Amino acid sequence: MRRAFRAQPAAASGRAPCPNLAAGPLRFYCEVYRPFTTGTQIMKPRVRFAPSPTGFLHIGGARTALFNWLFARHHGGTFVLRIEDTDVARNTQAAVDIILEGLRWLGLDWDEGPVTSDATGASRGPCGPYFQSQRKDSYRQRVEALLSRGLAYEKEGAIRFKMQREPITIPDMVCGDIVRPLTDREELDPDFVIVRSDGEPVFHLVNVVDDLDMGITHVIRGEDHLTNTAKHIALFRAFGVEPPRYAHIPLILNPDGSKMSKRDQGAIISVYMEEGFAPEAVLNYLCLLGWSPKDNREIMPLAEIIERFDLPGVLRSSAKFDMTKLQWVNWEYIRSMPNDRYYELAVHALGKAGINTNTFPVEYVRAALDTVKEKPKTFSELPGWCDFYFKDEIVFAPEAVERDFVPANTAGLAKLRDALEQLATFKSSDIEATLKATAKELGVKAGVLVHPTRMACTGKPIGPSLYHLMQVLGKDRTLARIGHALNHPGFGG
RNA sequence: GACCCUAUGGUCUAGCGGUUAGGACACCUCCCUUUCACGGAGGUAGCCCGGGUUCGAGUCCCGGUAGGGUCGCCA
Repeated sequence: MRRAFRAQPAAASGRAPCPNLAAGPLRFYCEVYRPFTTGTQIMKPRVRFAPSPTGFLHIGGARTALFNWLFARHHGGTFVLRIEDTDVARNTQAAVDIILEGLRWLGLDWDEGPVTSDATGASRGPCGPYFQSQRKDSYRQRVEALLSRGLAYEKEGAIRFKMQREPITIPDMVCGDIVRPLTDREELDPDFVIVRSDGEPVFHLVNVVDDLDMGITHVIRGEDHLTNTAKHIALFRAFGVEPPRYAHIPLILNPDGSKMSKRDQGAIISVYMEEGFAPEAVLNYLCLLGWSPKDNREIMPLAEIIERFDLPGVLRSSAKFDMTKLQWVNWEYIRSMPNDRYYELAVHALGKAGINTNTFPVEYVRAALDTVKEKPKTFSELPGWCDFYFKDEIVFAPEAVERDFVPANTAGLAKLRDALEQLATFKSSDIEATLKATAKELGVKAGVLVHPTRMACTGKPIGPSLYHLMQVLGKDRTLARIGHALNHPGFGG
């Protein structure tokens, strides 16, 4: 039983082989792995994102996916999604869904890979299954091949790979040629386990076999894999093929320079979905961490990023995550967003805050949202800027009440209310003229009336343009709110 | 402990032997103004340290230091 992994016959798996790989001989793979240097035919790159379903999509993982995706799109290649769900106990279908949802939210569509989170379900592309849990046959065959050729051996129930002792040069498209000698611990025993004693293959093995089976030409992944790449290169060579090209991208760190874990601010993609970030803004910001267009461009449409992104522009040093700048990018995206998309995201955000805009006329909702489009950094902030449009009972901000709802303002506010009542049309220009005329009659600056009026209408000391907000609110609602505020004890009864 | 990567304002970055070291976020000041903002005009702040190469070094080399990564029957 403990040898379950090897106990099954090494029968050919039933799945259809990749078109590039169908011919069979290992030698053929070499051409696949040298797409830009061999033959007369230029082969398009095939890259992959291979997350482990841990229950969240880490921002570093999302950026790795993004760089792979951009590379594929830039070169007209293929972006493959593969699920590394070898740890059955930990990986649930719900955890896979979180990955898929995150990638879809970001707009990182995959050309090959799962269609749903069901590991045994449908997939797209000729190199399936795209779940490692479904690829045991392939791993077993590869291990048998190594065993039969004396390149691996069994010890204490596990199968170990015979690692070379000489340093391995890792040709990296970002870092250059990296020479990786053995560490002192590895000097003692350079071999490593590729199949555990319980029969389960380990990461280094399955990762290499899958990349080989799927014809992956470029491995773009986090720098944390850099030194382990020597193992992978040795494995590829043991299988008789040249390894793919590698590009190790720098990690994303916390503002204090420590490693980001899922608990750190901004570390998981779901918070951006929940906090009302625009996915295109998150994507744009992520591009800027570890890649530079070199010409000071920052806010770029996706089409331009795809056109300009390439591995030579990837930086070698790790970057610290800066939520403030992300918020700025998001704000830039919101304010320049097409109105229809803005309305859609805004209505969604208001709904999440318990404000049902469906009970208001569409034109009213849009006019209200128009007045605050440049305000929020994220959509989750939006209700705070415009909820007064949609509530009958508004709550007065306490500190501002003390400042504005005072006896000294009573007569002025009442006078303004009366003046507004006389208006035949209730346009912002009329309202502004009326308020300023009233202020002049009272011999005060406009601000003296503006503050208590804003408070009466919105309950807040800050917000959109007062005159425009009153126009949107409409005459009846505006007068009612001012009248109601005048009853506040602060005005002296 | 060993090995690998990295090092420009607080942050993201441009620079690729000769620059008043550029841009963006953040911060500060002023102007504009119905609030908060936007916008406009300014400002504070940077080449980790030490050697070397060179007429000349942020830029090349070496050594430190610091940060990150790896050396698992985790992925």
